[in-house]
Amino acid sequence: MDKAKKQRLEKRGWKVGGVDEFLALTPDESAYIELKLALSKSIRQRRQHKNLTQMQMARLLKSSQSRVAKIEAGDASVSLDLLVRSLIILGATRREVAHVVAGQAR
Amino acid sequence: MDKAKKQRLEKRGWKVGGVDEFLALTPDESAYIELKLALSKSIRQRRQHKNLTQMQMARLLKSSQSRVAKIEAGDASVSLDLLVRSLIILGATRREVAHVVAGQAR
DNA sequence: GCACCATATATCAAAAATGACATATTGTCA
DNA sequence: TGACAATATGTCATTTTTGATATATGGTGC
Repeated sequence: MDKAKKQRLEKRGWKVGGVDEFLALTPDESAYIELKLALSKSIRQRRQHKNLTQMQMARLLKSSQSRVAKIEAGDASVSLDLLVRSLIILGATRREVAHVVAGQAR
Repeated sequence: MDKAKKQRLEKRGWKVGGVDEFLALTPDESAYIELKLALSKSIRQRRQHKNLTQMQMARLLKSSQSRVAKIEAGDASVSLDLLVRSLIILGATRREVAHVVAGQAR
């Protein structure tokens, strides 16, 4: 992982580096975070494609605009649960969610 | 949803039926729960295939045997986060996780 | 029967995630 | 410029999820 990427992650609240401060994420941690970021990106795309504001999407999700903003910003405080529920609420089928999870998705 | 299935879900702690007691889950809720159950099932398979006890898997996950049991029992108190992290820790790639998410998986 | 091990279930204090809210920033149109 | 809508960021009390622990249940070999 390069330095710029590390800083981008830390900006979003991710703790990058485990026991040893210099060491990066384990492959498992890394896969997990990248999965979340992929979902996050896909959510913004879907929302915009449906011409919804964050406010409108928040109502569908029974959440708040600020949380939707955090979802789309890839904030570390957002759970996989909320990410996946967001996609589903935006109309994604399990198949489509899977496509995003697989990673070659767009 | 038939009655037996409803009871099985409620046993696991799922709140089945929303505003109206007779009404079942919305399609979104249903998709979300079925996704979790699919992951749960896949986790048990993977763990057994690797000949790990729940205890051993708990150590990999930095969790406890009881939580692993709940993961595999499809308990409602288990998050999607933990389910996906479990699969990853058992060696699943994002592609493989996606296959489970897609639903025609095995 | 009784050890032994794996798994299941219950409970709970601590940690993480949540929605709500306030406020700041950004973009756009006149 | 200024008004406005959308989005971003920060904080926080409440809710949910967590690992840990204890204990119960189930299976297997003796």
